[in-house]
Amino acid sequence: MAEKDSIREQIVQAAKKRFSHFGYAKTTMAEVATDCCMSPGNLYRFYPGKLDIAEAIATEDYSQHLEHMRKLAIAPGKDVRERLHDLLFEELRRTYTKLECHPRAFEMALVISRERPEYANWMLAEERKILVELLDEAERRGEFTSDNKEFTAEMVQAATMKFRYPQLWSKLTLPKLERELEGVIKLLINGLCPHARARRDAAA
Amino acid sequence: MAEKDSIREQIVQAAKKRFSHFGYAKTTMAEVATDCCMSPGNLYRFYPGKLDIAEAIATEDYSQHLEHMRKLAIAPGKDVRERLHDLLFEELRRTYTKLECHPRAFEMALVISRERPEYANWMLAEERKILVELLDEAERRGEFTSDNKEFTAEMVQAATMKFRYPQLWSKLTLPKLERELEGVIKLLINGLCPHARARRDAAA
DNA sequence: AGATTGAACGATTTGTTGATTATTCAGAAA
DNA sequence: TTTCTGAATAATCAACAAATCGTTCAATCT
Repeated sequence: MAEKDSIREQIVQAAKKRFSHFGYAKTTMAEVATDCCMSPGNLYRFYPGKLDIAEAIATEDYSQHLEHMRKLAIAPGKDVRERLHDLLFEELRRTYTKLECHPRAFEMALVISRERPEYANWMLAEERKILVELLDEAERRGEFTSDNKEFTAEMVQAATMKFRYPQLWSKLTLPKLERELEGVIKLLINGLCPHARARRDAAA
Repeated sequence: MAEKDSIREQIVQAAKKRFSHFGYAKTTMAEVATDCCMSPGNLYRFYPGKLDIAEAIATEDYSQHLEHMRKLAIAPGKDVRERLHDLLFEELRRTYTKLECHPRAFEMALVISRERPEYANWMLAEERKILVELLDEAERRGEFTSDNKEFTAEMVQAATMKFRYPQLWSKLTLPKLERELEGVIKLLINGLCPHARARRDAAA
């Protein structure tokens, strides 16, 4: 079984090299197989198909990103709102620069999001776990609270959709996107009418 | 000149019939010209090109929508926050059902947003005018206020991007989209931490 | 003169063919 | 038996030709 896992890893590494050099479409399973000194058919004992190899590569990469995000989420000496800010900005900057400088990564992102829409959902769910942690922390620290944290996290994600795959949705430059994200975060945190809400609370 | 305008309108009507029956791609300029009892070449004295006719159709339609929105925006006997809610929901429902039941409209939306990205910007800008009015009204009524209303309106639009062309961004059903929009609006209005803000204000 | 035409042009699309490629699986090797 | 191979298959893609279509403009009409 450990044997099997190491072969899976070898396949992923070989494919990663090919994909990033020549692109996903221009890489054939036969080539990956040759790189791994095996026949094309044998690849299918380790991965159900070509797309699954691409997914494995994406997952490896995204896991690193998630770890980085988790670090930001527990950064001590920072407001929860600051951490939320850092988290969302990190997400924007990472995907923007990745898709900008690596056309091959862009191609793979397109293919995966087209053929495997569930994958994007998985990513969102993983990130949402971090957001929920953050909301818990905010409650513990008395910064702010919400009745349904899972739902609130979902809404934060919905409101920041535009910044998740920036170049798929708009043609804004990174600075403009950052300016907008800054504004949206401020709005999300403070709301349009904190005064009215405060008054209502005071009246109650 | 009135003559010229009536011919322009005739062209738009003829094209609208063709586009909605057979689709934008499957309609030829020659057909539209024949419907208007003129030669293909003559069309170009009235519109610069095929896409511009499609734009004219879209604009006619969108103007109606804008008027409806303006009515909602000045609905008396309603909170500004209620009106904002109605506005954003109207936007979601209209585009969702339109794109859902009219594949031809979907096709045209795709073509225009691909070939004329500025057009989407124009629509956003028109709608933003209404939002700014609304924010002004909120200030007058003392419901809530913001220092830069144009910017705030932009941020509200950025945060509700996902609900503007629903089926382009996700495959969620209308009920799920409505549930999410409800949540996002609530978040936008109240913010994550109105309490903290209120406390800060009180302390100042 | 200005308005209109329709043939001509280049770009795009369509249809067709042949080659490539992902995937499978019967059988060979271990 | 279990692991692997590589030829067979069906689906997709690339390339080229033909046709179509948006657009232009010199010529024609009013």
